[in-house]
Amino acid sequence: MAFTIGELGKATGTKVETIRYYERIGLLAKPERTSGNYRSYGKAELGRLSFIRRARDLGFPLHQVRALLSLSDDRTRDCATVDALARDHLAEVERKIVDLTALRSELSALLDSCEGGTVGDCRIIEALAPPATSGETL
Amino acid sequence: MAFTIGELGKATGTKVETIRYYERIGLLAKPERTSGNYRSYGKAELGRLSFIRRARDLGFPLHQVRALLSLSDDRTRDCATVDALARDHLAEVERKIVDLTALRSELSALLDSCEGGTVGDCRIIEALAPPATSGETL
DNA sequence: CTTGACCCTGTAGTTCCTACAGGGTGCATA
DNA sequence: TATGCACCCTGTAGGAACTACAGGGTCAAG
Repeated sequence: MAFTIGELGKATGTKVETIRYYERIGLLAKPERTSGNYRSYGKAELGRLSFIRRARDLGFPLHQVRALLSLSDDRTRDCATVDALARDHLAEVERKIVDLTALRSELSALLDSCEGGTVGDCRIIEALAPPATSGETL
Repeated sequence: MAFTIGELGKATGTKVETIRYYERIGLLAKPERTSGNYRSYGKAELGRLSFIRRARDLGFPLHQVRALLSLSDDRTRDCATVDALARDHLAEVERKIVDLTALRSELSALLDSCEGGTVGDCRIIEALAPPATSGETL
């Protein structure tokens, strides 16, 4: 029910130093301490750190992670504020899903051609290719 | 048909300094120069830089971006090498799609509850919550 | 009671940009 | 022709987000 920093790190795939860093910058609250001055964490911190790490893995910078966390931290916000914040992030999430889906297609196609024994043309760059500035004929 | 570094930056949403940085670390080849010593780029560089930026936005570190680019750069690789590399990245891409989809659901739910006029409980942390270590009962 | 795995605080290094400083290019326009 | 102004050049230094020690304390096992 209570973990050490090392256990929390293992459970979330985070280096111990990184957890202390997040505490230092205020992304994680200062945890309880044991009699021997060891940090002691519960399941709430496990969830929060897990969220942070996965959001980071998805390319969100820490200031955006902080904003996302504030959606659940700050129960005093009014609807309009929450709405605007969530809407922006939703748009970004959807954009990323589109890009990842294109990348997945291209990696799949590459694997399929490999299965046939030949390397085949790699169009992986085209998968995430030029910005969708409508109307260009490059 | 040929762009300056500033145009390339605008087209890909990249700062000029970042493009020069990518050149310095060998992620982009040294481009042609004009008579006035300006860098001159073509559409190949536009595609490549676009790919790099979007892969970065999706959370891939530069060494992985380099590996992905090598799939299309290195025409001498054998199938087994390409296969292993592509397979690893495909797994990671799929994992990210799962996470982003969960995050999208949670943000949508939050927006829906807002639309109803109430802030509603935010389960955004749960969306990307603890690692899927099967069998835990926290 | 000591040994090894873990924890503590600090600080310095790495990655990936980002922002000047100090100077040159190139095109419009007065 | 000159004189802006926006853009380019090569540095180098700063910032964000970690990551890796150094030097020392804690604790369960043997």
